[in-house]
Formats: sequence, C-alpha cells, structure tokens
Amino acid sequence: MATIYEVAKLAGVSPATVSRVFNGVAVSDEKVAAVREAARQLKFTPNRTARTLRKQESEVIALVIPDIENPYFTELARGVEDIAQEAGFSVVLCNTDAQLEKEATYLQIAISEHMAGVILAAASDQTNLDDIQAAGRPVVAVDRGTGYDIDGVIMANRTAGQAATEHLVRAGYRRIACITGPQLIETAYERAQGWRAVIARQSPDADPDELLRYSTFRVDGGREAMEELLALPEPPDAVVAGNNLLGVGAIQVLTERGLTPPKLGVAVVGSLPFTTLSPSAVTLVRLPARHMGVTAAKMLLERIAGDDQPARTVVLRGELQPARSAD
Amino acid sequence: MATIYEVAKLAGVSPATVSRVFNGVAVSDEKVAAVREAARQLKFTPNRTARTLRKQESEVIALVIPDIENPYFTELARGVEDIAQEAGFSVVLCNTDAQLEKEATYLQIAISEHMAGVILAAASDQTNLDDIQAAGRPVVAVDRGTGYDIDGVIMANRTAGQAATEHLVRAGYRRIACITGPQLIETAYERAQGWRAVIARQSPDADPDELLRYSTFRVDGGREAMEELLALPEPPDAVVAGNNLLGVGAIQVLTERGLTPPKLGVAVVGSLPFTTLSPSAVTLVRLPARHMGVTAAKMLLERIAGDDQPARTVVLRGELQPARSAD
DNA sequence: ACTCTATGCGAAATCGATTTCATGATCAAC
DNA sequence: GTTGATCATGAAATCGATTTCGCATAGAGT
Repeated sequence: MATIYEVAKLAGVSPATVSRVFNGVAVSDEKVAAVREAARQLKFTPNRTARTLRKQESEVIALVIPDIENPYFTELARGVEDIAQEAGFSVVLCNTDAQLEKEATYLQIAISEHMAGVILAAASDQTNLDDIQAAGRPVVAVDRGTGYDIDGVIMANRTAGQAATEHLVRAGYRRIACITGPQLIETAYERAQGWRAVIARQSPDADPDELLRYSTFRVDGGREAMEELLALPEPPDAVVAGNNLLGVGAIQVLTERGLTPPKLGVAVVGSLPFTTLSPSAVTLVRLPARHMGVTAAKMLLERIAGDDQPARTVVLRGELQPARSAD
Repeated sequence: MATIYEVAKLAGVSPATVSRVFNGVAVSDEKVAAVREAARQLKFTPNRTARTLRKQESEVIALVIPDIENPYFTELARGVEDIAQEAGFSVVLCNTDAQLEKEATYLQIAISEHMAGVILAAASDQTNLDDIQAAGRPVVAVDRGTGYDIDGVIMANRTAGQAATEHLVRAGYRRIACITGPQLIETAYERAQGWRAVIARQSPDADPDELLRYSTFRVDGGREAMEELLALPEPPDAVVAGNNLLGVGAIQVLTERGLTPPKLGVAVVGSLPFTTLSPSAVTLVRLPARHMGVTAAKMLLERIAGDDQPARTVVLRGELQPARSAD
C-alpha cells in the first residue's frame, strides 16, 4: 500500500516524476531506473481510486445482464471479457434478474464509479438511459434494443424463429407449437413472429395463437408451457422453443413422457450447451452469443476511445444445425 | 454529475453539511430539507470514487471464480449476490479461467480499487494472498482451500464421492469408474478419494487407478475420459463423475452410443441444471452451491464489519438424489 | 554568440467526497 | 450568573494519483 509519495522520496524525485514513469511520459533513463527500483522495493501499486478520481475515467466496463444463470449470457460475457482484457479493461458483471429497479441501481453505480462504459442487455424497453447519457458514458445494447439511438448488437430473431420452424416443416411435422419468452421482450416476440409467419403460410386457416405460449425465459416456463400444450385436445406434434432454457424445459417434459425427440419434433432458438441428449435429435438455430459479446465489446472500446460516428446496429444471424433423423 | 459543492451552494450551506445529510449525521431539519431539495434539483449522486478514496473502503466485493460458464459457479454467484445486495454491497464477478496469472491480476485490482473484500474459489493451491492480506482486506475461500488460515466454505467432497459410489454399488453395478478434475485441484482429488475408498472396500484386489481418470473440469474432459474408459478391454459398467460438467460430457458420450443410463450407471457429484435427460435416470449428489455463496457472503460481511475471531471453515454436505431405476 | 525551441522536472492545483478541528450558540446545573 | 457540556456548522485538511505551470538546461538554427 505504498503511495507515489513514498516511492518519490525513496527514489529521490518528485511524485510527478513517479507518475510520469508509470504513464510513459518522457523521463531521463536514470530517474526511470531509480523510480522502478523504488517501486519494486515498496511493492508499489498505483491506487486506482485516486487515479480514477483525477482522470475522471476508469478502466472498468459494466456488463449488465438479466440472468447470469443463463449460459447464453455467460457465453456472451466471455466474449466481452476476452476483448476487454486484451485492451486492459476489466469487466464487472451485473445481474439484474430482469428487474428494472436492480438495473437502474447498477446503471447509477456505473455512473458514480466513473466506469468507462456499459454493455447492456436491457431488462425491458422501459430502461432509462438519460442519466448515463448525460454523464457522457457510452452504452452498447446487446441482445435487445433500448429505445435509444445507440450502438447495438442483436440477433436476427425473426429469421431465427422462421428457420427453426421451417426446418420442422421440412421434416414433416404439421402441427407446430411455439413457446417463447415474455411478450414484452423484443427477442421473445420477434422469434414468435418468425414462427407465426411460417405457420400462416403453411396453414392459413389455423388459429395461430392456439399453439403459441408466452412464458418466462426460464426452464420452469418451458416445462409449464410444454405441459399445457400436451394437454390440449389436439396436441402439437412439434414445438419451437424461443430460447435455450425454454428448450431444456420442454425437452425435459417430453423425455419424462416418453416423447423424446424426434417422436415429437423440437427446434430450439439457441444452443443446449449442457444437454445430455444425443445432440443430433434436436434442431438448433445456434446463436453466436460469444461473438455478440466480442462485437459489442469492440464497439464499446471504440466509443470509449472517442469515436463519435452515428450509432450502428450489428445484426448477427443464427446458424441452423438440423437434427439428423437417423443416428 | 453535480458535486457536493454545487449542492452546498444552492442549498446555502457548506459542503460538509451536505455530506452530513447524506451520511445520517445530525443536521437541523431546515438544512436537511434545503439540502435534499437542492440535491433533487441537481440530480446529485455522490461520487463513489471520491468517497472511496477518502474513506479507504468501498461497498464492492469481488467474487473470483475459475469458470463463469459453469452453472455451479453462477449458482454460487447468485447466492453471494443476494446477500451482498441486501447489505448494500455490489458484487463484481471475476473470471480467472483457472489461470493463476489472471487470478493475480484480479486480486491486485481488488486491492487497488479498495474493494471491501474477496470471495475466492482459488485456481489452484498456489494462489498468493500475501498482498491482499497485507492490505488488510478480508478473503473468504469457497469451494477450495487456499493454504492460508482464512475463513472458508467447502463441500464435503470425499463424502460426496463416497455417497455417489456407494449408491452405484447398492444399485448392483460392479465395475465402477471415476472421472474427476485435475489432480491438483483439491475438490477433484477428494471426490476421487471418496470413490477410491468405496472401491477398495468392495474389490480390494483391483487396481483402482485403471478406472480412474483425472481430467479437466469441463464437458470436453468428461467426453474424452468416458471414451477412454469405454475403449478399455474390460470397460466399466458404471461411472462416477467428479462434477456437473464431467457428468454432462460422460452422459453425452453414453447417449451417443446407446448406453443411456441406467444401462451404464451414472452418478454425478453436482447437479445437472440444464439436463434434458429424464431426471430420474442419473444419481446425483447435489451440492448446495447457492447456499455456499450465501454462507461465504455472510462470513465476508462479518469480517468487513470488523469481526476478528479465529478463522472458521464451514463444511456443507451434498444431498444424495438417487436414480429411480424404473420410471 | 544569440535567440528559439524542446525537454526534464518539481511545486502546486486538482478531482469530490469525508472528517477533523474550531467556533459559536444553546441549555442545564449549581 | 458562571461554568460546563452538547450540538450544529463551516473552514480546511485529507485521501493518492494526474496534470498544469513555470523554470532551468540543452541543443538547433542563423
């Protein structure tokens, strides 16, 4: 816990010079050597708090996500972390539980801790970014939009929902249900829209909503919705799950009832990283979560560096990984 | 981004008084009102950096873990977060990838950002805590020990390994293998020791190491080890997986080969949160990860509050959840 | 030889809060 | 009525780094 003053005294220079040595400003070789030696002896580590206070910026970026227990978001986090690390930034992970209040708290903290920027997977479209924008901190949206004109990286959700559904159609399924997340969450809604478009084309007469379930983006939600669907007078012969956890829930229910895919067709928008199912039995539209994190982090770093071009939105596509029927 | 000085001026008081208002020190009612009103008008939020610098402590605790993509650790993180939140602390999650170097970096950051304390799942037993101890910051070990005499919360790993193995024995399996994590990681080693104890009792003549595989604590590791075991001249009829991800990997391989449990018996030390397998087919020794986080957070908060009783170690037990053979 | 520019470096100001210290006011006690 | 204790309050010091400013020295240009 040595300070710059103690190092200065030991090295026989001024504190300013010590600071210069550690910030790559021109200092004579002999003084550099003296300072480094003194710093080594005292185990000097610059106090980041003081540094941040003076410079009015820190090398920390906040990653604000709704569910840290969802592997999709941890994968995203890995992407962010890898890029940030390289650039000398550290990442603090903030879990909002999809609650606006917690989210607001973390955004305030980001401001008052002078964090360099924020990557935000918004809890809803109600998120208020006025304060953080007023503070001049860059924000990059991931996974979901925010209603503000800021940089963002999103998935082609509608397309993904469509691809998943179409693949089930091609595989011969005829009564395809859809389980997705809360209706007010854009990703959930869009994926359902993709599903709906295919259904409408396929069987224009059917009431689409009969086989559509808005739920939570969690395993429980998938289980409940799947059970509801199976209890219908005329149950579906296939289902599209709107995210990884819904897929897990749905498949759990199916497995328990002996309806293991492909007996009942399952397509998931997202990956099943820890599935113990034979990987070939379920159709996936894999979402490049890590890549989303990487892209967002790069954009944020550019903004932090002062880039002020107009806001960009990057759209990433999922990759269809079809189930192989015979395995 | 108003400062305390601006608030003071607007309210017609000194900055000291503004600080007092926000820290619950006695101030006359009228001045309190004036300050609050001024703060409201200016949207004043205290600058945490300045506060931290002056007070030499912050309301942030670091949670340092080896693998943020492992649901075991995210569950632990949830436990920590919930308790910390209640107490007004925020948690920053630091992912070390099981690399000593990254871990050391994060520990340095914890010091130089004046974080209030650290909860650490050590990357190995080589972790150096000298600096952070010298800085007087409390550290609580989770999941794994550290070689230092500090508070800790660990699982009864040996017992868990034993329970998992015994259950397979009772279920009638006779050639039980074990896949565990890196030998130098205490949890991996201990769980294997539990397995070994049962095997030694059961078949004293057998060479235990033939059926023991040290691997990584990841899905890949489980896959590889399982494949190796199946390729043996005399393959096992059951396997104990040393953690959740190894279990996933092993089961994946088995499923691909039509050896779905319980055809080949599987017991996992840990949970399979996102398994799509019928939950009853695999024996689990569930580890209370969330509870571990909760306990660790409470201990850390006590230390932060100044508690200096001798170091405590809390041992949590896994809970056997037997596979039901007929389902 | 003389100006001009560049460069190294120390003194001191600065970031924004907290906290110590001193002051003056209020009130109870004797 | 004096002493003493208590309390609200402001001025100023403080936390530890960065950065501005100004000075002194060195080297380049004519």
